[in-house]
Amino acid sequence: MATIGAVAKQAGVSIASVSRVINGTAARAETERRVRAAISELGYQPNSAARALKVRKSEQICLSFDDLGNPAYVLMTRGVGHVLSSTKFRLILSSAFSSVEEIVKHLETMGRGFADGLIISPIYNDPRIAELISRLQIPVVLVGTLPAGLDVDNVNVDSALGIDMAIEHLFDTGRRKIALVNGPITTNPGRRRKAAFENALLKRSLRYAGDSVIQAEAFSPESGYNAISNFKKLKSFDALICGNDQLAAGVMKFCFEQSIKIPSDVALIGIDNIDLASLLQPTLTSIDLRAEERGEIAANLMLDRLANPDRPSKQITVAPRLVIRESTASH
Amino acid sequence: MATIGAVAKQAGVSIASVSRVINGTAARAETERRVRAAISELGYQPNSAARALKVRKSEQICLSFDDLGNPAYVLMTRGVGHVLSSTKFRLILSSAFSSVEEIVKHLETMGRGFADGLIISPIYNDPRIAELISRLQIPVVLVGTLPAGLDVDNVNVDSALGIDMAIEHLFDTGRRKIALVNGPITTNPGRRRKAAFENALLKRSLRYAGDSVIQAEAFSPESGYNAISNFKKLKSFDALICGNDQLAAGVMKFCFEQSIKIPSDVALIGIDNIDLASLLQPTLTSIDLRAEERGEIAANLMLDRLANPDRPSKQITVAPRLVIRESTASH
DNA sequence: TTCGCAACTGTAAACGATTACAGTTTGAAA
DNA sequence: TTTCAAACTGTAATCGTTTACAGTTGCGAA
Repeated sequence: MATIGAVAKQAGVSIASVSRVINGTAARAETERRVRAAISELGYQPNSAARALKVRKSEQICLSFDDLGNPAYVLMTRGVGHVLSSTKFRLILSSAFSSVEEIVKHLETMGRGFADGLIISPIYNDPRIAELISRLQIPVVLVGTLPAGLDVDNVNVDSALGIDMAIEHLFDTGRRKIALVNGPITTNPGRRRKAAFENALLKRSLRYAGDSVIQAEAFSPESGYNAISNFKKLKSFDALICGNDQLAAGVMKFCFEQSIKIPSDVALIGIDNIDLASLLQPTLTSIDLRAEERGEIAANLMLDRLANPDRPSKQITVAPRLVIRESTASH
Repeated sequence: MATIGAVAKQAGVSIASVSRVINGTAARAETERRVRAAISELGYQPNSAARALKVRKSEQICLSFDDLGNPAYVLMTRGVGHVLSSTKFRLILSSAFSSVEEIVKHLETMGRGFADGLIISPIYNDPRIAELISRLQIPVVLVGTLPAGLDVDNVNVDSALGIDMAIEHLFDTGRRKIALVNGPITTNPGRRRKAAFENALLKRSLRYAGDSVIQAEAFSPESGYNAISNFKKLKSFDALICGNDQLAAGVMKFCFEQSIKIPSDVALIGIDNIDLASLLQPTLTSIDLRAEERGEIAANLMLDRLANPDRPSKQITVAPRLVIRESTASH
C-alpha cells in the first residue's frame, strides 16, 4: 500500500535516497536511520512489478514440467531448488494440469517479465513447445530430448544405456524372453525407451516382435495395472521392463493378484528409482535416471547462462545407474 | 524486446489503439488489421511486469506448501489447479526447500505484485508464518490449522474425527492395544493428530500411556522405518496408526523384514490415502483427509474473495473418510 | 578561514503498459 | 448537403520503482 514516495515524505528525504537505502548504496548514517524508521513505521514493502519493470529482472527462475504427479519430477525439482537456494534467485513452478496451449500461454507470460529464466522438461512431443522455446525472450534450459533444430542449453540422460544395462542384467540372470511395458508413445520418453528396448534386444539376438511391447496409457500405476491386465501373452515372457516405477508398481499389483511370482515367474524392472521402488514387495530393481542430479545440472546451466548470456549453448548428458533389488533376483 | 510503442509506430497508430486491440476494446476493422499485422511482424508480446504495475493485477495465484515430496500436497495442488484452470488465473507454486525465513521472503515478494492471491498450507507452526499472513497485502487462504487470532479464509479437515473413525474401526475388529507412529511434533499435523489419538483412546477407556506414541523425524517412509526400528515394545501392540501413508509404508517394510505379519500380528492404518496405499502389499487402510477436495475448496474461496474483497472470512471444515483395506482385516 | 575532493543527495527521465478525456471520424437520417 | 450521435482515436497522465547527472554537503589539509 505504502509507496516509496510515502516513505520519502515521512523520512524527509527524496525517493532516490530511499531507493538507495533499500538497495544498499551509499547513504549517510543519519539518512539511513530515518529511512529505516519510516519504512518500518509505514510497513512499506517495495513493489515487485515496478522493480521488475525498471531493472528488467525478477530474480525468479521458473521450472515447468508436465506431470507433478510423477515423483521423478519432484526429485528434479528438489535438485533445482537445492542449487537455487544458495543464490538470489527464487524458484517458482508453473503448474501444468491443462492443455499444451495453456501451458504455452503461462510460460510466455512468465517469460515477459515475471521470470529471468525458464527450465522446462516437457514430455509431450508437441511442436508448439519447440516453437515456444524459440520465441521466448529469456534463457531456456531444456531437460529431456532436444527437438531437432533447437539450439539451447540441454541436459539429458542416456536412457538407452540404462535400458541396455537392464537387459544385460536380465540376460546375466538367465532371462531371454523380455517384454516392455511402455509409457505413452506420444511422449518423448515413451518413444525413446521403446527404440532403446528394440535395439538392446536385437543387439543380443533376443526375440523381439511387436507383441513384446505393451502400451500403457499414462505413466501411472493404474495404467500399468490396466495394460498388463489386457496382455494375453504374459506367460510367454520371463521378464518385464516398465517405462517407469509407477507402471511397475501397477504391474506388480496385478501379478500379486494373479499369483504370478516375482521374480521367479517373471522378473520386473522399473525406471526412475523413486522411493516407491524400495517400498514395494518385493523391492524393485530400477534404472535410476538421476532426475535430481539433472535438476542440479539444469539449474547450474541456467545460472551460468544468466551470468554469461552469449556463451554457446551446452548439451550435457548424464549416465544412468542400475539399482538391483529383489525383483530381478536369479531363479 | 519489441514494445507497444514499436508496434504503434509500425502500424501507424497510437499506442492507445494498440493497447485497445490487445485488450479487445472497440477498434475499427482496419485499425485492428494493421495492429495485428504489426504485432506478428515484430513478434511483439506485452510486458507482464508493466501490465501488472499499471492494472495492479498479475492474474496469478500462488500456492505454497512445505513439502513437495509429500504426495498429499500434490493432490491438493491438483485440486487447486483444476478449479483455476477454468478461470483467467494462472497457478504458480512457490517451492519451499529452504528455511522459513526464505519462504517468508519468497511469499512477500509474490504478494507485492507478482500474485493476486496466496493459498498457503504450512505444516510448521512458526510464528513468522502468522506474522507474514497478517502483513501480506493480497488475499490469503490458509489450508490447515488456523493460528490463533488470525482472521482469514480457511479450509480445514476434521482429522480428529478421522482418527476417531480409525480407532473405532480397529476397536470393531478386536484391537485394543493401539499405538501411534506420529509425525514430527513440531508440525501442526503432528501435534493435532497426537492429541486426537489420545482423546480417542481415552474416550473408549483404552490403554494410553506415553509409550503408545512413537515420534518419527519426518513424514517420510525412511522416518517411519527408523522410528519403528527403534521401538522396543512393538510386540505389546496389536495395531498402529501412522501419521501418514508414507510413514506406514516404512513401518510395513520393517514389519516384512522382521516377519511381523500385517494384519494378523499388527494392524496398520495410514493417513492421506495416496496412491501408495493401494499399491502396498497388503493394501493399506487409510484415513482420507481429502487433500484434493480441500485444494478445490481453497481455490474457490480465493476466487470468491477476489471477486468480493470485503466479505467476512469463511472457515470451512471437510469430513474425512476411512478407506478400509487389507491391513486392518479381522484376525 | 579557505579550498578541494569525496561522499552524499535531489531532480527528473526512464521502464512499458492502461485509461480518462477530449477530439476526430463515420455514416445514417433529414 | 447538412446534421448529429455514436464510434473510434490520440494525447498525456499514471502505476512504483531505479538511476544518470548535476548539485550540495562535509571535512581534512593548507
